[in-house]
Amino acid sequence: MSRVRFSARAAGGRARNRKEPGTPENPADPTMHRYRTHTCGQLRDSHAGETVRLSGWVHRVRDHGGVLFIDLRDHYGITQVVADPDSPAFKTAEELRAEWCIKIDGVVKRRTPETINANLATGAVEVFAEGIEVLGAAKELPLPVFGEPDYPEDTRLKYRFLDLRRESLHANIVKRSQIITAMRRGMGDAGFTEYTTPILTASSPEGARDFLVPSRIHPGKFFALPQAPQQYKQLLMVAGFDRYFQVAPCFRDEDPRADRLPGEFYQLDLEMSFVTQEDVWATMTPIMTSVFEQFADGKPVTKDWPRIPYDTAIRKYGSDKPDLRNPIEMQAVTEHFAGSGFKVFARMIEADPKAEVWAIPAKGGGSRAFCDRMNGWAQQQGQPGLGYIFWRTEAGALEGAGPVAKNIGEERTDAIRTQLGLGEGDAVFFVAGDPRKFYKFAGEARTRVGTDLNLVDTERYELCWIVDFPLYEWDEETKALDFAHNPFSMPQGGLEALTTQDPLTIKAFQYDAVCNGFEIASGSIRNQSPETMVKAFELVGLSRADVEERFGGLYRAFQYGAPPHGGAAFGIDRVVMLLCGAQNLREITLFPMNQQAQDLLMGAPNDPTTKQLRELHIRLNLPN
RNA sequence: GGGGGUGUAGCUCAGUUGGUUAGAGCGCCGGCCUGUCACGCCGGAGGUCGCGGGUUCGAGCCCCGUCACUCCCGCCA
Repeated sequence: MSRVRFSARAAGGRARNRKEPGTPENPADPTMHRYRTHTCGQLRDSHAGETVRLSGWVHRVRDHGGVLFIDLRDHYGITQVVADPDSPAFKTAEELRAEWCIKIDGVVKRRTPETINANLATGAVEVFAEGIEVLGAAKELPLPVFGEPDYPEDTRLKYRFLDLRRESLHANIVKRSQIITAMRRGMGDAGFTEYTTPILTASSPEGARDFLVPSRIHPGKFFALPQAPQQYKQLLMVAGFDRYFQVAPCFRDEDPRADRLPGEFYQLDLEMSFVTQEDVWATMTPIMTSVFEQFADGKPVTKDWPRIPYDTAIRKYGSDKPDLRNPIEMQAVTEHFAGSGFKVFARMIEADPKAEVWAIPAKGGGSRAFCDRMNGWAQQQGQPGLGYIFWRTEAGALEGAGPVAKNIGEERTDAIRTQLGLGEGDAVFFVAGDPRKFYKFAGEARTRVGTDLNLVDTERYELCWIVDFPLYEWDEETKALDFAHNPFSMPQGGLEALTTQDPLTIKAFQYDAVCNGFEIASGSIRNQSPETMVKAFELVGLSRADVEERFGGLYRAFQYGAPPHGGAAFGIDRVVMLLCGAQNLREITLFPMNQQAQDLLMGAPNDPTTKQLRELHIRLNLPN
């Protein structure tokens, strides 16, 4: 088994000959450190002949009756320990069980050529045990470490300390720390300074649900944990700090997803003064590209991130977080269906000027079996179906096949084929209606086609900026205008746009960073003009007084010489997840909560004492 | 708040049309074994089939309810 997670450098020199005053010394060699002279990842054949002391966990025991092998593991690696029947340590060695914490004294010996284990960094040597001390015995394991077989999530969380001993999770956590270090270094090199902002703060009315913390000194009042340091970082800009960043804990009381932790997560939060959005992109693109390259294990990383307007992303990819590893780009083919014999689409186009037909080209998908499978999938998704054409050679001539081709005729079929650059063995799928209603489904179909046809190169990191987000969106439920993304964003066109333009057509200086289909950052140039801010909020039905009340600190700050500023926040957990190749945020988080937002190891949340409640002037009103 | 999936030994899973004593692999315990590194061989323990109710002569299997875990929708400026 390979134990390559820790570099030789990390293991080097850490524990060598370090004495710990006040602890019992080894009587045989009083200069020896109480617990270890080397780590378990350190010994090489150059150490042969040395008497060493190792401490670690019993990874695995192989008992041959006569000779007995112990794989001893610590943070740095694994070393094979040999116990011979004539060794004074043999009797203890026979008692050892998996995951006991032990200390062994022994002599390093070179392995004979045929017993060298090339999979182990220390595989050229083994340590012949002369003494074994049990430092911490272990009960029968609820969760094996060796071999890391699949185990239920709740067991893994309850015994997280064992789970974290497992190689892959242990390595992910180390990598996470290294990635954050690289981020800090990148930000520091670019002239940013890290400032910490309060954890106990005021509830902000927009956005996600807040976590509340009752105030003892002010009965009936509550702090909120910050959903992000958004207002603080803007205040820092007003305060003249210019380039701020922070590895910032963020708290949102929302239901989790595989790519969204419950409760708390981390952002690489940053803000800059006197910048345009071009400056933010120009600053952050090389920093993040470098972070990705450092941990991508040689996989290609986009250097020059394309900037894709939001509207274009929706039309081409059906998503504002497109996976650009998927080469499929959709196109509108409405004209080819207008007045055609395919009545379902033709009537739709006639009846509704907003109706369009989008085409999802599927290179290599030109078989009836594949097209039918996609159609079946669409119906499973609650769609009426998925129209398609596929091209084959029939009697020496290229022919568009399928019911759609039959209905629209040869000429239109060929016009579609030409527009999309398709040929024999290819297919195309059609989605029709009001794009605002079907674009998400079209995007899912694009993903599905790309995945099923193996068009997606998974061995790369494709990064881009999605820019020009709309400032407002129409909320169907409340039948009212709402901020699409971030109420602090500057509208493109400023105050004038707000007073003259149809609000739904106004873009914001608002952008996301996207990697492989995941939104990894969001940012904007902020609206730092008090009058523009008031106008922007008026359009969603909030008065000047509302703004003063809800964003009092920020609104006040903007009255006193606020600099133009903007920034972004990168989702650290998601970046780490991508770079670790993990499918779930729990695989890159030390002590995550489960889907019900419970910490099964610590038993949080739990009941307060009556004394605590009394001090806080809180009486519980529990649901039935 | 809603929907899907899963739930049988510590774990991963099999279990036929509803029919005898619910099985396998891994792990655990015991024994044997002097070169293994996923060691090997022999033996053993271990089950409220998530829980409750119903249908039936008979339920792991069918029905109803419920709980747990997980994925998704809502939510996530």
